[in-house]
Amino acid sequence: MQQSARVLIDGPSELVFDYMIPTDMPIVTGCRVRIPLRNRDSTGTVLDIGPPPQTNFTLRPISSLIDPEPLITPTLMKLGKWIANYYVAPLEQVMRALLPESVRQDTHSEKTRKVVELTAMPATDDLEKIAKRAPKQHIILKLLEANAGAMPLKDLGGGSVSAAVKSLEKKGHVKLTEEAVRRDPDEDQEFLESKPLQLNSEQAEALKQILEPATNENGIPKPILLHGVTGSGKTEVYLQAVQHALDQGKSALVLIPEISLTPQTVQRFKSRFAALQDQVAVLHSHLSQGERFDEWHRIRNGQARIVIGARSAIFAPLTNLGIIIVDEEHENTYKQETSPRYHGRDIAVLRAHFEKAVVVLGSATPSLESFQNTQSGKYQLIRLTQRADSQAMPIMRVLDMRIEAQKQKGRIAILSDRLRVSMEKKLENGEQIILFLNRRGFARSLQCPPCGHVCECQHCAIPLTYHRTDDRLVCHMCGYQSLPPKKCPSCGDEAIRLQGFGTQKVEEVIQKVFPQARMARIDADTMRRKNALRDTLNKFKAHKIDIIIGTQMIAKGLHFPNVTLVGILNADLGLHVPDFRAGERTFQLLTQVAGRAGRGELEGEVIVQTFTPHSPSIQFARHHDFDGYAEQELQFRNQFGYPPFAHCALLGTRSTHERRAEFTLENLHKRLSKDLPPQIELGEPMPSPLTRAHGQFRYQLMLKSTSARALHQHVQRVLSTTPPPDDVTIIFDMDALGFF
DNA sequence: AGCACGCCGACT
DNA sequence: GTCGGCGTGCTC
Repeated sequence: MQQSARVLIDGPSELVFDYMIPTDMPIVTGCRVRIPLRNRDSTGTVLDIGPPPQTNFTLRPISSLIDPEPLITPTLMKLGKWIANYYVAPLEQVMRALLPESVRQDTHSEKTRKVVELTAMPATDDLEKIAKRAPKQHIILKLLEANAGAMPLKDLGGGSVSAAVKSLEKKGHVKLTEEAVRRDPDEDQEFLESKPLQLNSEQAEALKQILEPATNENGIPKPILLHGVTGSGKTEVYLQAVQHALDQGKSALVLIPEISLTPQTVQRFKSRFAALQDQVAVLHSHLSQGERFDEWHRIRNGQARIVIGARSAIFAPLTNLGIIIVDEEHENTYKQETSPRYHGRDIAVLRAHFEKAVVVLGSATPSLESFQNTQSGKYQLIRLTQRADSQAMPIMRVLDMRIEAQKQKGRIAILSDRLRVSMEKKLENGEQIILFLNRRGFARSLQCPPCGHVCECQHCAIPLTYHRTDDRLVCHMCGYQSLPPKKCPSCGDEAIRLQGFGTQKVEEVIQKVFPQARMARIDADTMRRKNALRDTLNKFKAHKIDIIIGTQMIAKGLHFPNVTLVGILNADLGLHVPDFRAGERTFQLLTQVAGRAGRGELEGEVIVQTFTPHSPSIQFARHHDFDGYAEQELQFRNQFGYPPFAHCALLGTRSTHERRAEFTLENLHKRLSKDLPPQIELGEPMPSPLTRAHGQFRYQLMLKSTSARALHQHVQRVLSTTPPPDDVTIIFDMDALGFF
């Protein structure tokens, strides 16, 4: 019986049709094909192959195969279907995420260059004749002779010598050929091979467990959570685990949160495997289309067996995968913010499962999702509790800014006396300082400076968000609304107000206090220029800068031995955002930022300024107590039914017409509440805290469910039967991490 | 009656 | 996405 193929047609409409497979066409799942569609030609991806379905019309045949090898491996196909289903995204969109655009449309091809090859050196007397009559040809022949008989045309002088080369070719002395050249994103850098470091006993034990992981009954390794304190040498463990996979003839995939912010990690990998340099491929958003094309094909054809990349590299077409590493697994950048809104870490775990590969999730501050999975026995927990250089953890001081606010009556307290004095001392010693500042969020909460009280929702235990347009406090989980209090409900003070200040303001103040200090600001505004971050960090490393003031960007894995003081100016800002993960983020941030202090010979000091010094996130971070933190936070999550004990999703609408965005969401809400599965808790529609971003009005509602399947199935059913009006877009964000 | 235009649904 | 069917409405 002849087989037929289910083909996903390219284009924005989600078209899936069956076609007959011509008998001599070697089609497998994941192939890209040309097919007839009505009276024209189109392209598509083969999703499935099987016996033709019963239809009352005859299937048309596939016209031709686009690529000889399927671009999408069977595992990736499986992964794609899972993603489309789970994240409620059109398969077509998922396929786009799976293949880089330059690979998908075969518009790009290998870059080639012309090479001149010496075929026959003229006899000595001929050569003399040439030297006299055609000196250019003579030079070319001599150059070729000196360079092993072959040189790129460009190195001989490019276009200006083409006439000379042509005439040499005619005479039969040389041959012109084309050679593929790799577009290497790191062409300008040289990597010196680094030798494996001696592991301490904890690291050695961790490596041993990664190499011999516990497996389930199907022989599938249990995912591993590697919890290692900042500076404990996780990267060295990764490097040796990857080496081991290579030794076994397998390939390795390393995900890192954001390449542009962590060039050091890429450098370490490239250096360690410098001897096999062509086997390391790098994938990230800063590659040109051509570079991405080359890296992708080097991976697909097996040349590159180690892939380092950001989130989307989880779809790298490696075969025979031995290990997947997700560095800084708690990072939010692993969540894709456009459809399909997948989580790179979760997909890594799934892909490892499909490929029977080991997956290592590493972090100094694991996400509670991953940690809970170790508690329930789904993951295996490995710990690194000591710094690799046996340095002590830095001392963390928590400063009560309520007292400071009273001292500086009326003015906004930015710099406490304690921090100022400490900064003076460090500057005198010629040591360096990092000042860390939480980005001022778009969602603003009310806090009382004298007592630190923050207005919260009783049902959800998250801060209420102030909406200026209608002067209301709104809960972004359940929709509860109230009027903003005139006086602090806790202490009765009238100074209760919106909190916050930005990096610019801080820079002004610090510059005034330390006019002689050299400082730089690192935030999204100042780092817009390409390489701006790298340049600033290099300057800091060379001690041409004394103080760096920055946002989250500087919390990442940077290593500066001369930094002895880290100041966290407003630890509260991140804490009082309307998000149940606010505490977790603050804990992570404090721990990560503190890890920047004292990584060299000098002892580090961390000063945390806060209006809520007793907040558990701050206290547990101060004592470097992840377990204590996780225990109390998990209890809170459990009590209010938040992840990891349930799945949270956001459903939103966007439109340039406010009424239509609102109406569409209300309509969806009505349809969702019908036949609502009992596991799902449906929130109320409300305006998004970013009410008008990009000229569009946004409305959203929250969904919670103890069953992921019930949630995505229910939403899928409602969305597929409720097409939105023309100028309204619907967004569904499964396992959402924040607002739209 | 003849034709231009635009909407809508089908496309395997 | 893109094509063609068909209804509407205007002109000859």
